[in-house]
Amino acid sequence: MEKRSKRITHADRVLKYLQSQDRPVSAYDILEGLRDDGVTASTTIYRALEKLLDAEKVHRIESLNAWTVCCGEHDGKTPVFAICDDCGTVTEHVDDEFADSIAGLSERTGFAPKHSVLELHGRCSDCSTSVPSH
Amino acid sequence: MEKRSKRITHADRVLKYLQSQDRPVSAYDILEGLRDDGVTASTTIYRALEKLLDAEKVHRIESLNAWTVCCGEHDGKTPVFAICDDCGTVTEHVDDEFADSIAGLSERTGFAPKHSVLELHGRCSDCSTSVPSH
DNA sequence: CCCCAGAATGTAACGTTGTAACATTGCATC
DNA sequence: GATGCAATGTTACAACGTTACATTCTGGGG
Repeated sequence: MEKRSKRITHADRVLKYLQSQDRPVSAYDILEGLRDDGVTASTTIYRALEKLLDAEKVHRIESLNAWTVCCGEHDGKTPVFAICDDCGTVTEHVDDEFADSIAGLSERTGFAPKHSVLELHGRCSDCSTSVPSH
Repeated sequence: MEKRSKRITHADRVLKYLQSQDRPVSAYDILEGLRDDGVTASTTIYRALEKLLDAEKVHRIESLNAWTVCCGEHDGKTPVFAICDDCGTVTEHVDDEFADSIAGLSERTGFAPKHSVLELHGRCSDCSTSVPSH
């Protein structure tokens, strides 16, 4: 019962577009995808993405300069992304072990983490079981 | 006894410059720093950085678009970077817990990791104990 | 000594990603 | 309908990285 009867914003359109993609896409890809909706400037996309980031509805994949939808809820826990360099798919995990690792390193070093970037590059199980790499 | 009496390359100069900095710097910062050595184009810097990356002498910090020297040896283990958003310093850790976390997630999901990006943003102990943030 | 191959470098242009600054429009509320 | 704020439009620019192609340097082998 939140967000009653607001008009459709570009943030809505960007989110919808991201949901329609099966992998992270660049801001300029989104821009191309929303041309038909009258969006013409990258500024518009970045503004929308910033709002969606604040609302925790999307993530930015730092090592890809790309954006993807959030899998859902992960209260406080840092998501881990497994990025297949073969097929391009990215899966999001909420992983207690990684959370413990962050906490452990923080305790031992006195570093106070606020936001972490955890991105694993490699091959997904589908690609591993099929053709050998290259 | 390796690398006998080769001439000095730009890779050497870039590495030396990175070692002289106390935090990660952008490729274009390096370019500015090497103007006096006759370096004028970003291409040169990126070529040098690629060689240094292959030789595992530098790291790229994905979430900063910046580069830093490697702390030394970490055979196979993925480094973890703790990035202070206040003072800008970055410390590199070779952490068994994180290595286990990666292995654990790999086992559970079938994902085969090859290279991981582990970057923690927050406040270092120095900044935490001094002035409160903002 | 000359020639050759490969590495290193120079140069210019271009592509991608992200931000700044400022004007305008739509909508709710008083 | 005046006012205020969020959303949007527009333009230009800054920052980061790559491509393509020409040139120079250096260490062998004939």
